[in-house]
Amino acid sequence: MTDLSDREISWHYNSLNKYCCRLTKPRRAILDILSDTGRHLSADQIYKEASKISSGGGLSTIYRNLELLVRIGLVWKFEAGDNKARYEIAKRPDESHHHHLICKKCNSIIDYSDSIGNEKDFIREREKKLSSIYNFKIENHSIDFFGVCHTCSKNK
Amino acid sequence: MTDLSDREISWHYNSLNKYCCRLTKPRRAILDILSDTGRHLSADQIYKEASKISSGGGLSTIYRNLELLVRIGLVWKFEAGDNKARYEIAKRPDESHHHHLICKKCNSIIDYSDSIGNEKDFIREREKKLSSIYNFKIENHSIDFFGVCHTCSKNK
DNA sequence: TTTAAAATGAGAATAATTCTCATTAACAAT
DNA sequence: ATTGTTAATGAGAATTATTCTCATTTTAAA
Ligand SMILES: [Mn+2]
Ligand SMILES: [Mn+2]
Ligand SMILES: [Zn+2]
Ligand SMILES: [Zn+2]
Repeated sequence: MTDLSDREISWHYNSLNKYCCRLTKPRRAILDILSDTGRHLSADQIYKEASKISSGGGLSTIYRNLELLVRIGLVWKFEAGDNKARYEIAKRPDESHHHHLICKKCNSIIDYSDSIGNEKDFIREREKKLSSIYNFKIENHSIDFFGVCHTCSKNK
Repeated sequence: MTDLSDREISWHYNSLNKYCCRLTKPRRAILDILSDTGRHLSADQIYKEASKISSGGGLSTIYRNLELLVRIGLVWKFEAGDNKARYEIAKRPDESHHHHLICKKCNSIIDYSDSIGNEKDFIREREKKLSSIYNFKIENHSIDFFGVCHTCSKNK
């Protein structure tokens, strides 16, 4: 059903448990779908995928649970500029983070690791400085580069 | 009416002209409102402001023109995580760019200059590298830090 | 099991944005 | 300045994403 290691799966499932949230079928479905694809899906795309599975959940359940999963950090949400939120499975806190290249033409999204060019260190430093200057408690960040992907730049 | 220098105003107005777009009243209104406030307004907030001015434009005109102004680079659009786009007046290409601290509680937005801690240089370097690795033509970027602002961390 | 609380799901409600099309305004050419 | 062409407007309908409501079902602890 999924090609993730049990360790990876159990982290998500156990986290739910830790927050006293019941491990229901729709919640499993969302986590499994996002884990399997590894991509950035809209609520509607998740709903359509989930509908293929028995007990995938209604659309409102999808939204309700996505909000929960984002709140407790198992799923990341972001907006790519087309007024439609995208969701992707979260990595464990100790794992590498990543940022995005977003194509304005086809809306495709490329992940790139923040370990390239020690971006991670730079950001950590930045957060420390900004926190102190603005007295602002930084919890997370998003870095997106917008432009035109390889494919779109070819076929005019 | 506005406390911007004529030079600043004429850049935006002239740019419209350059793209063969007519300098209509609603377009002036949007540019003036965003220039005057210097803040990050939603389409609806711009509409309400514009409604105070004669010929501020209808809501659909606001949206239509915001899309145009974003496309030709006179206005920047971004989403702060609440499914509602925000717009701010663009700076001239040679002027300093800035990034955001966004409060998850009250949705307030703090601008900070990318000249702090030579963020600008870092990003420029980053863009060059990413462009070549992913064969992706980068046109612009957004960097947002999410967390809790000073005010919100106090009360409650 | 039994039970109480948490979660679901169908659909209505809301909110942001886009679309349609008859009317108006901008501006280049007279 | 007047005119003609065409871009642009604006009122409202339509669409789309998201949230809300509440009767019913499911979870997990006792
Ligand atoms: Mn990603
Ligand atoms: Mn800003
Ligand atoms: Zn593309
Ligand atoms: Zn705040």
